[in-house]
Amino acid sequence: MAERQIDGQTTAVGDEILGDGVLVRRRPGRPRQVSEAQILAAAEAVFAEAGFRGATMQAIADRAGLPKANLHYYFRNKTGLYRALLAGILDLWLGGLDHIRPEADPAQALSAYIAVKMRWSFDRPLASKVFANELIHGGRHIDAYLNGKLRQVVDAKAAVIEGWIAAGRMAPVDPRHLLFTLWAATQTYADFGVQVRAVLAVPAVDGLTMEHATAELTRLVLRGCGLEPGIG
Amino acid sequence: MAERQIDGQTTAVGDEILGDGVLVRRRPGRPRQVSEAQILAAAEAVFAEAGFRGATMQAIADRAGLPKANLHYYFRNKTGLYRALLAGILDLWLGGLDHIRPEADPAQALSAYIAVKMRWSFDRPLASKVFANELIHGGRHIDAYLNGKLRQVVDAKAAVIEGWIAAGRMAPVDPRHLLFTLWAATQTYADFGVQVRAVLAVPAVDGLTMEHATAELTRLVLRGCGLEPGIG
DNA sequence: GCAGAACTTGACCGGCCCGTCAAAAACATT
DNA sequence: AATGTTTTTGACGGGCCGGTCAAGTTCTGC
Repeated sequence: MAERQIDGQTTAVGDEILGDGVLVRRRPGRPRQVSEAQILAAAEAVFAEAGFRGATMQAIADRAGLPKANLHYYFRNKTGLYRALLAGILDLWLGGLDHIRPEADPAQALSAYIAVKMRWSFDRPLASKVFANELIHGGRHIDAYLNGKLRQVVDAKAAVIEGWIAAGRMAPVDPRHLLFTLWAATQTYADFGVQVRAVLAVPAVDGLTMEHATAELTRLVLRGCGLEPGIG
Repeated sequence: MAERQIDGQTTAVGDEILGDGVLVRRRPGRPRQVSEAQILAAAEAVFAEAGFRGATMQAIADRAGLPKANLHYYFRNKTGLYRALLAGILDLWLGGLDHIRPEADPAQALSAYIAVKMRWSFDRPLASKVFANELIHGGRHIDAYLNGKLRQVVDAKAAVIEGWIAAGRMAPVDPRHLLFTLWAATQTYADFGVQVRAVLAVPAVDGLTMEHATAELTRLVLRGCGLEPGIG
């Protein structure tokens, strides 16, 4: 009998509890990985469409093509599944800021960052929506991330931008508010996609439109940072 | 017996049904107005915090200081209450675009619009969140607005901006994408307030911070539109 | 002050949803 | 093949939530 009972959940040998409903099973075998990926993909779609409370385990199970009870084998409960999903999204989200390095060219760095973020909005709109939804409702599940890693990374990148400004390589702007604007302007194409499609009167935003949007935003921001000629 | 039964809902003389759960009672007397305002204010807070499905009629009732059954006297059902709330928010939301007129000065018009939107984010963050939440989850309840009034107004305002550009009064930018950026950048201070507070490491965003944010965004956008000197 | 309308309210119900459980199936190891 | 472990699965229960109802109370016009 190698089973243990932790908080009423049957855990396998080597499993680990990461806290508050996040259960990650170790020693991944083939079926385990398949199921977890299936479940997380389904969860992303359902949480994005319906929000945390609106998402039902049954809907996620149906979408994943699994019986509901199976979800509770891999994830302690709905909160655990949700947090596991969020964790993956947060990793994704911080990526891209690497482009902002002291030795980089400001214009190229900002362009690259905008491009990455726009691509993310285009390729993973559901993930973006899950994250946005979490923030809107208070970010209770990602408090540690917001006041920990995120703040640290932003502090570091803000220092880099301030260095560029001090060196006269770009116009003086508050780096943090610049980032707020970049985040908002790029994510809006994912989170508020319906509004974008309605205004543009298109049934779906295609790749071409996305490139146009990226180019427009890049130009606006670069010029706003004094990195391109004025009226042209 | 002046009562009628419509879809099982007791309606008073002169009441009107606006469609799908939106019930508006006519001939408002004193207590009616008070209760409706109370309920809508409470609903705004609860829907903003918990999302549509996460909000419960009981929570709204508690917050309004009324018994739950009373809510169903003024609003047919949860959807009706939600839609009535949204309707008020949409009116609010389109206001401010009036600043964008052909004869106006582009720099002043854009500045004024940004200021209005920022003030709205600051004064009515809950309303902003309700709207954002609705968009994220597909905007099913405001489809008519998105593909109707919103698109029409944006078309008109886009034409104005294109007029400015044609007259060489500002740099060439796609007016619709400019609006997307403005909307996103201003609303982010309401919708993603937790993230802003975490990054800035402040417990709450005060008026001074808000003015700073407004100034920063205004400068970025004006310069981005070629309406201010480059590096300076 | 009276009659009818408007409003309030506690109690209740059916349905849905999270999470559990125990039995069965699949798998691994020897 | 045998034995112990991991994974799958249908059925179930307890709780919550939206919505109803009917009895009561307050308001309004005369």
